[in-house]
Amino acid sequence: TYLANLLIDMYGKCGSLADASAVFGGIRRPNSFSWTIMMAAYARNGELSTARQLFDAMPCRGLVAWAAMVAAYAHQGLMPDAQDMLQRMPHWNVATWNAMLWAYGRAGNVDAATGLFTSMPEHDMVSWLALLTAFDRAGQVQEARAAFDAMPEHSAAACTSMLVAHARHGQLDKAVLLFDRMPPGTATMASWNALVAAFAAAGDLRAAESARAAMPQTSLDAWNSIVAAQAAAGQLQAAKAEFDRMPEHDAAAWNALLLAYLRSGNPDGACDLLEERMPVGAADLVSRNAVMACHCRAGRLGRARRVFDGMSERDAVSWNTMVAGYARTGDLAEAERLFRNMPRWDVVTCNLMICAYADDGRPAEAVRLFDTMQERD
RNA sequence: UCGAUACCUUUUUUU
Repeated sequence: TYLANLLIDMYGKCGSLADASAVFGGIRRPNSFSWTIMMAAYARNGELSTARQLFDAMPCRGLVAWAAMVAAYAHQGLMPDAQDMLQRMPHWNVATWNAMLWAYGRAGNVDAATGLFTSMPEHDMVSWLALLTAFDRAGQVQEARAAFDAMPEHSAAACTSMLVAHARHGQLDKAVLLFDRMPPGTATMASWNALVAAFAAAGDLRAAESARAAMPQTSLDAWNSIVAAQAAAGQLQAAKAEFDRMPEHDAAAWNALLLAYLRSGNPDGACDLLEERMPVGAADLVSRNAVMACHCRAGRLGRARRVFDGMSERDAVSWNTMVAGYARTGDLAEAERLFRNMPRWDVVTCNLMICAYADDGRPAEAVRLFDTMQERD
């Protein structure tokens, strides 16, 4: 059972739900770990209702199982459901509070986050980090820094997050200082990656490169951030050269290169890369979505649609991109058709359809959709 | 040291 549990966990974390549940089903006597791991696997992969069914079917539910279910709802932003589970839990612990804290922070609800933080009976390093992140997400760097300074101790994760926050707000000096002040040997790969990305995003490629070279191990992530920074600056040749120096290329690397073509005004190069030169399996959802968006912006709806139709899986961005493409070219009929056939609508979907109706001179439809949206909240 | 909450790289879609 021990080994089977490890296996379920592994499959769950890499998205192979079918394999995970096959292993789970093959266990003679699943223990409480097995149940919770399987449940978390469904939750992680967005199958919330299946997770809930499993939760309800569990022979006995420990604190971790309850906390995991709360976290699952909170992670999806389903705060009412999360609250409801909270009420029904026999006990609470820090992890439960932390899950709620992160959800508030992610939603940009600083007030709820700070309120919860102050009313929590105890805090651990994750709680502090969640608070810092909540401020950062809301664009409040100073408050984030105040939270950082108030922490009882500075974990590597906290330093990394604070570093990123400074860098995002153009405070490269503060970011670098933070890294330099970290006790020797405590910087994780994440910290190093963040440092390299900070230099690269600020345009200091020389510093980025030397930081990357100084890393204890080679990091594709750090390398990707350098390529991406050049791509974002529209430097196609430099990005390509950097890309070619890399020992290996993961999906993020290919996407960074794609971005270089797109940002340097070379959509055809991007398409060619995606459709002809990228190795099979290298392209992921982000790659296809990016190229689709590019076709749409250039008014080539047919080509965009071909990419869309050829996708084995589509996410909200894929659908939204396609709908937006039709709406922009004035083909509202097709946009509407897709809109109705979408598996799920999010805020972006509603916004773009409202705008589309408004632009098309159908304010009544726009208002109706807006009202529907309000009700669903 | 079998399970829940956290940090880094690629972010593409609406305003």
